[in-house]
Amino acid sequence: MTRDVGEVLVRHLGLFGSLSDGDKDALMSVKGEVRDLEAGEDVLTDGERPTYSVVVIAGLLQRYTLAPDRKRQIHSFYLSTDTPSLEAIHIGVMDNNLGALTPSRVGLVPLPELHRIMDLRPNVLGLIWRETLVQAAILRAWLMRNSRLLPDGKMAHLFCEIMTRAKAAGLAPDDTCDLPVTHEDIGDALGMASVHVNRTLTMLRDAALADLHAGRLTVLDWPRLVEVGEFDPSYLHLLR
Amino acid sequence: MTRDVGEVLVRHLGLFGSLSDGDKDALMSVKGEVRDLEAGEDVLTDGERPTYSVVVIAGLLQRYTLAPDRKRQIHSFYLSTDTPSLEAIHIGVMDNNLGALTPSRVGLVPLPELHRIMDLRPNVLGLIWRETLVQAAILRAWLMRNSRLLPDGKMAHLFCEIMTRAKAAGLAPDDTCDLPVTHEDIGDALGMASVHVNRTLTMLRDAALADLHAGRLTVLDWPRLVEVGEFDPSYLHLLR
DNA sequence: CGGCCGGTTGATAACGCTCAAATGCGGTGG
DNA sequence: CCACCGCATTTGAGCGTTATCAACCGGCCG
Repeated sequence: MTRDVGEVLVRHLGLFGSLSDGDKDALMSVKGEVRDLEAGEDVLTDGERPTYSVVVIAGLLQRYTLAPDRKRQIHSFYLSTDTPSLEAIHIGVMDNNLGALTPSRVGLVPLPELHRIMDLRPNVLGLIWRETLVQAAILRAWLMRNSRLLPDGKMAHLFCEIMTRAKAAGLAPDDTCDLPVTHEDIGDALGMASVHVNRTLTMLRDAALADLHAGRLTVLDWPRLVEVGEFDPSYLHLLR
Repeated sequence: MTRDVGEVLVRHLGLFGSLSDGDKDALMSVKGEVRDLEAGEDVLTDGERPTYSVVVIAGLLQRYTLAPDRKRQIHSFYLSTDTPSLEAIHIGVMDNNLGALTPSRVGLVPLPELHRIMDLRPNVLGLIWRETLVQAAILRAWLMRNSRLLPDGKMAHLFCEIMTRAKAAGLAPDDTCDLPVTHEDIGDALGMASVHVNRTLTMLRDAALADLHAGRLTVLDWPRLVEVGEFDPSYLHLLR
């Protein structure tokens, strides 16, 4: 289990490109405060001026916005070793929120620390930029999914993405991984009512495609799930 | 009317931050080929390795992906002086398409040219980065809109965004601007059937909120349109 | 003048949301 | 150890809305 901020950075950035030993050493030297979050607690909130970036050491984070009527739209889930807000360096004010869905442990990297590495290591700079672009690509996939797919397709696509990312991060050796979310959470990500999340989930379960219960996601039939979700992992730009 | 690649860059980046005279001179020195596109023609396509970035000199561009069943999801519209793909520098392979909706004129900036400026001008580098992040923020707004809003709200929100961006670019001195799109296009952006685009459009027209016909968008009642669309322009991160 | 594309209008059916109520489960306190 | 409480999940019924299908209109261009 990863416990260190630098180690998270090395593992995560390594997913998108290769790091030299020098790059790795530099990243491992990054210092950051470790903080434990309780379920529902935010690290970065709308309107705030961030002074640090966040990396996920353990747990599950969400990025979301709240509409005036308290409706929530989740933009992304972040698993262990994900780096939700590297781009905080270049944005002045947050226009969305980042928080924990379940008790989580995060690392807070001061922005000057990030600047130091990026000035020192052009290759790392490039990878951080690429990581940001991958997040934009994921956003496009979510837009496509929520606008165009039917409920079962939406859910299948989301499960495929999460499982693919979990596997890449080494969190799902065996087609199953932690995903401690409520039906409400899934609904707020996919743009559907929680009741309907339940029914759709039941369908996927009965069809033996995938299952989600007790905070654990299991993919039962990859090929068919991929087909139902029209899932093409290329937008994740993962190496290998 | 803008005719030059460098001038577009100066005008567009200037929307998000301030440029020194040196920055402006450097940007004006950027050389790029000008190309005319016919309606429906693509400049960058899925799977391609881009060698240049695109800026819009005149016309209207769309960024979109095509599902296997030929369903299209439009991710963004780009107006004159927009810079759709500055980030092309750091992405290896396109995972979506960029094309013209109507006859358009674009500038193609070779990536080495962009690198040259970014190495020379740290402030420009920062603005380009910020521009990329603004595009991500817009994507989040589109996700929110298409997932959570009702048809009239979706359309109102889209119109608010386009008008706000057009005004910022100086294209809508007077609550009206060019928007030469079909109902089909709007539908593929908002995730609704073109027939229903028509009905919703009629409602907005009858309610005297906004109108779109003959390729021209007119906002008739800002306050109410903003309210219906739950529009908050802060995600556009515009200066001024 | 004719054809084609985009816009308009109408009718129908299916789908997903809402409301409502019951069941199951985990944690807390007696 | 058991009882209770709150939260999440499950199931049911009804309704509103939007997609689909289809036909017609109107303008632009060849």
